[in-house]
Amino acid sequence: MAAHPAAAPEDCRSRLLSAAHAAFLEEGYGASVDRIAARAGVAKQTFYNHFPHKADLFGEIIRQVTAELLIALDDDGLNLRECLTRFGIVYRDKALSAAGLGLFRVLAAEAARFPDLAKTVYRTGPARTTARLTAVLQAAIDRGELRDTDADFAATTLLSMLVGAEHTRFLFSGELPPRMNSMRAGEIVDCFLRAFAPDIPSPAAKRNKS
Amino acid sequence: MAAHPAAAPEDCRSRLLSAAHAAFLEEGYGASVDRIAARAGVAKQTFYNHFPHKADLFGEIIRQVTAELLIALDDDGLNLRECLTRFGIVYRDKALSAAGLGLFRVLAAEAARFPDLAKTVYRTGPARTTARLTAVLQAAIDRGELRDTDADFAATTLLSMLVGAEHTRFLFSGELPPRMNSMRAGEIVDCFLRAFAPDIPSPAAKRNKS
DNA sequence: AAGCGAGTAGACTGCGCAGTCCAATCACTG
DNA sequence: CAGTGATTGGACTGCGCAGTCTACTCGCTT
Repeated sequence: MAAHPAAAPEDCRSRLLSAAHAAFLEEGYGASVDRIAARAGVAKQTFYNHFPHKADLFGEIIRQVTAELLIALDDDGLNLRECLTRFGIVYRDKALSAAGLGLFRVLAAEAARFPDLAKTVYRTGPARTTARLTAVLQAAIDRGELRDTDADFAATTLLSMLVGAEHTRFLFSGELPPRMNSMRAGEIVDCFLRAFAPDIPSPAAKRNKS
Repeated sequence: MAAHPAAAPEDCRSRLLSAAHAAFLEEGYGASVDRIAARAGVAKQTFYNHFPHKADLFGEIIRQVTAELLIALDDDGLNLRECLTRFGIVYRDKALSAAGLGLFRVLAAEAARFPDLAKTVYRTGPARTTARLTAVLQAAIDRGELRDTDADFAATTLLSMLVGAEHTRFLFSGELPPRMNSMRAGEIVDCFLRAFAPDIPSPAAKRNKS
């Protein structure tokens, strides 16, 4: 007596991946192979037919989630405020989503166990975003739309403003993020533009009511 | 053959506390009782003479670290920039210290296992700091030193600016924070003050492209 | 029909951990 | 000096987990 319906021939792997995706983001690396296999509706041995070690699957999932969370920053025609606001909305949506918070949580917890993975994620995620944003801001500085400061500092500051404290709050308090993200992102970008407005000319560079 | 020198009579408890302090911040809740006891130079049973369960000691340590990281925000005579800069320097020092990062890491990882503890820490830590800062900023708004916006939003924004992205970076990249904290805090406070400066006086029109 | 690749249930090993138990040993106090 | 309480090393139980192994069963190809 063994082998019931022999569930699925080839999508076993994809079912394992999506089960592991959910399990790791919810439980962290502590999600056991037994639970992941059960969640995928698959035998434990099937797991080991596809992945030599649990850590391999973990790395694959983390890298996948990181890629899913990457965001484009289009610098086309739009003016700076429009461009940054668009970016800010998406950035907040992703960073404060269940996946974003889960990834952050898991990675913060396991950075000691998987230092290389953590570094890789940082470089292909936040670091890349910062670099892209820095380029956009440097261009704005060159056009005179922003004051002449360190563009990297400005980028870091904007990214911090966009999610910083709320990130912490959702991480610890268990609440789930509301959907007023877009409004909030607009307010934040306005603050940012005031903070980095060029101050050379007259006391200008203010954004007047609609 | 048992019982070598019977190390210490009463400071066993304090040695356990400090060993656990270090172990939990380094390894998270996964730090085993055996390792903590060894680190304290104490027998495992001694641990259980002082604490009924591992989770009890964990909670005690976490609350203690949280208290250590709390910072005062003095609103005395100083002008606003001075006041915020002082605060910012200390805030960055603590939040980006080994203890601050460790606490954050551990709590993010274990928030699911200890939801009440996480909430408590959030309320007695970040939430309290935010509230205090909100009061200070509200006073400044009332004095006309800041524009008339939601003081809570302003407080959240400043706290985000002070540590947000760097927090993430140190958490993932393994680097340790440099000591240029004071300078950085000053720059950030200046940005904040520009972002929230009152805009009533100067009539200057729109943003000009130079 | 035979064979093969992949899947399945479940038992099994080895390990680390929380928490318990115990017999021996100190230090201190009456 | 006897007694008490805290401490100590070490053995021990029970549990959950990673990873292995076996015996069995499909579905497909030749």
